[in-house]
Amino acid sequence: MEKQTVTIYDVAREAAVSMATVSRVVNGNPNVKPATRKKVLAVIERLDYRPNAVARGLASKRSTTVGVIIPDVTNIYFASLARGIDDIAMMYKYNIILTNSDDAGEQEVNVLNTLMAKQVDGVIFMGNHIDDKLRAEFKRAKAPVVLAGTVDPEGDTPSVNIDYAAAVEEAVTNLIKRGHKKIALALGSLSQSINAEYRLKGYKRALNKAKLPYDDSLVYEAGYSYDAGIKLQPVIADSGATAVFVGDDEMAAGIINASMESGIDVPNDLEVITSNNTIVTQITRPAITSITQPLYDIGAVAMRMLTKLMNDKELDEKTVTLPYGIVRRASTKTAE
Amino acid sequence: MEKQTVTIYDVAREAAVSMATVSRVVNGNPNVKPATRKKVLAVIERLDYRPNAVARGLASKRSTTVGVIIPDVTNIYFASLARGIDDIAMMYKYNIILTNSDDAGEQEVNVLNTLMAKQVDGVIFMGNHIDDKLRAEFKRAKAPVVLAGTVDPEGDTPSVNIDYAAAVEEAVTNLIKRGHKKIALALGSLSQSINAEYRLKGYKRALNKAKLPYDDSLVYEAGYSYDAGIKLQPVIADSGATAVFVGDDEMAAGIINASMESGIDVPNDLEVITSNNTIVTQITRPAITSITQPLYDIGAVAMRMLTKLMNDKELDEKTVTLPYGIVRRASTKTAE
DNA sequence: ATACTAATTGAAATCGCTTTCATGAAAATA
DNA sequence: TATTTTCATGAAAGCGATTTCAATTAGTAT
Repeated sequence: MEKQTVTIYDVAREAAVSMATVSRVVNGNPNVKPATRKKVLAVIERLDYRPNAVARGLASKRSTTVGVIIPDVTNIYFASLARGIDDIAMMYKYNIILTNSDDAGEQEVNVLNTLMAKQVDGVIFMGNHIDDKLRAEFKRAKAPVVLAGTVDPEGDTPSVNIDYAAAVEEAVTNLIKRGHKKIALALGSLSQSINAEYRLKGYKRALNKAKLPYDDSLVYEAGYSYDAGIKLQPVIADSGATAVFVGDDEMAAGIINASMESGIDVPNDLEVITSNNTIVTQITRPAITSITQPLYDIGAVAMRMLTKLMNDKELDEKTVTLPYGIVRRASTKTAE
Repeated sequence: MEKQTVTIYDVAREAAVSMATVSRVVNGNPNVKPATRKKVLAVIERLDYRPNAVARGLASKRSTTVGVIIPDVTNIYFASLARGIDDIAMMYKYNIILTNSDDAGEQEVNVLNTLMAKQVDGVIFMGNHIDDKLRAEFKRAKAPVVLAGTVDPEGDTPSVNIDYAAAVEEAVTNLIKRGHKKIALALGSLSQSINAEYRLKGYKRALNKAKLPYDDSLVYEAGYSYDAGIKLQPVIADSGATAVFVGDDEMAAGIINASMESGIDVPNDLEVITSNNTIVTQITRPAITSITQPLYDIGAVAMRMLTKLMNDKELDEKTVTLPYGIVRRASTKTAE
């Protein structure tokens, strides 16, 4: 015995009005006499009628659903953005179709296409790199796309980020001011533009301004993980670096733990600054000085922009840059 | 200039066949002459036709979308389950509508209803507590529901979990064997059945078997957070407990850091065991002994069950219990 | 009362696809 | 060759809403 669904037609019949009228009251259309509205609402209540969103989507060509492409939900950085996205989406009565892409180009194109097939009204994309293929798909898509926490140097896709280059520059400059000459930079893959185009540039700018030489043997491409940090630590130690800027908190935790355990004191022998201010930065000992990013807000603002685009409104600015900060913890020494 | 969408009708016309035939080739129906199939596929390719999933959903009454209700994506425990869910869903060509519920009963009912309105083919629910209202909605729903990492003592809703009671019992028994007489239990709210019905029971069973008295002043209801752990630590210290079982890794990290900083050595003065084996357990110093749960698999198995239910198949077992383990780290002493 | 405008309603087309059923063609059996 | 079966295909009826447009009713101003 399949559960019977009640349709708009049933309501219309019971209320002795047309489907059109029922549709109007359901959608809050003001052109309905109060008495009629009341009558219809009563029937809706009685029959426990719930509009079928799929039918509605087909007829109205709006699904009130947005697609969200995320590298990996278990990555706290992206998950935080996703939370901001969902909250705002909910506020605007949208739902989120969330798909993991594993940062794999092909997969990203695939999921984008299935999202479009599902007639999402818009897409929020998070990822570490955007190649031409993907950029082309964004253009081709009939629904608007907004990047959250994701840079595209070619950038005509709207996006929300912090100024990664400036943040790194400031962090590294702080280190330089404390007398460090050899500062390591531990990042993920340099094929990702956030690293190659922004963080590395910020690092170089800081060195330049201080007239310090750039030495690419101090720049490490590792994975973004705790274990990668542990593996990287001896390499950093051998390099003679006395400070390191790290692109990922767990990696930084790995570097710190491995350092402390091999007798290298943080911050006295090695100062460490990391990037995302996740809970990890508070848990390690010493706790880690970090760039702070308004993660939730990045997602929230991206979703707000998307709602504008979905309603064919103009964006005030296509590329929004939110403010970052730096929170000082025990992995760095206090300024002298 | 709105981008023009090409429909099944366009393909039919161009290929000089009927919509029905196009539909058949798109859906891999074998009743199509190979020559015809080829011709249609060529047109599909040429026109870059993409079936509209909404229309398809309306006609077929299957949306190939499942709803996922999660307390908070930024909670690594639930996010891990979600990852397992999404991977299996993708494998079966389903998409995931993900919504945060904040564990709030009213919100949970709401999102469940909007999910049903969107005609999801099934729902996976994660949460800390299931009340009568919610249970009633599950029954009422015409799509099947499966619980992942979520217990329902009343339980006729299919679910996937580990045996929380047994896990806690084993962990606490280990502590008892090492001579502890006063063992604290730090949990989240006791109004959540996973705590009240399972963890607490496992704790009591362990005490009982060892003929140790149960002292409810050793049972703490705190929040699940790092800060809650920090706040709770002095209370535990005052209680005279020499060991503690903790229900959340971040809370455990808080307890450990606060202890170490107030001169209470872990594990010599206080042994700590926690519940979820997240990355946090490796990062703290000492690292934390933990129950291990196959988080990804809990999600994956739940999704597999759901696919069966969505295809009207029978479940081999309604209540699946996956194996847990205990990984020993430095926050506990080695057995004597 | 009469004419005219505004407010309410309903009929019917549409959205893009799936699916049943009928039909003609081709293959198999007698 | 005649008769069944089996295959391929198309026509058309939905699926459950929205939305346009015309019709009806009510309200207001002469």
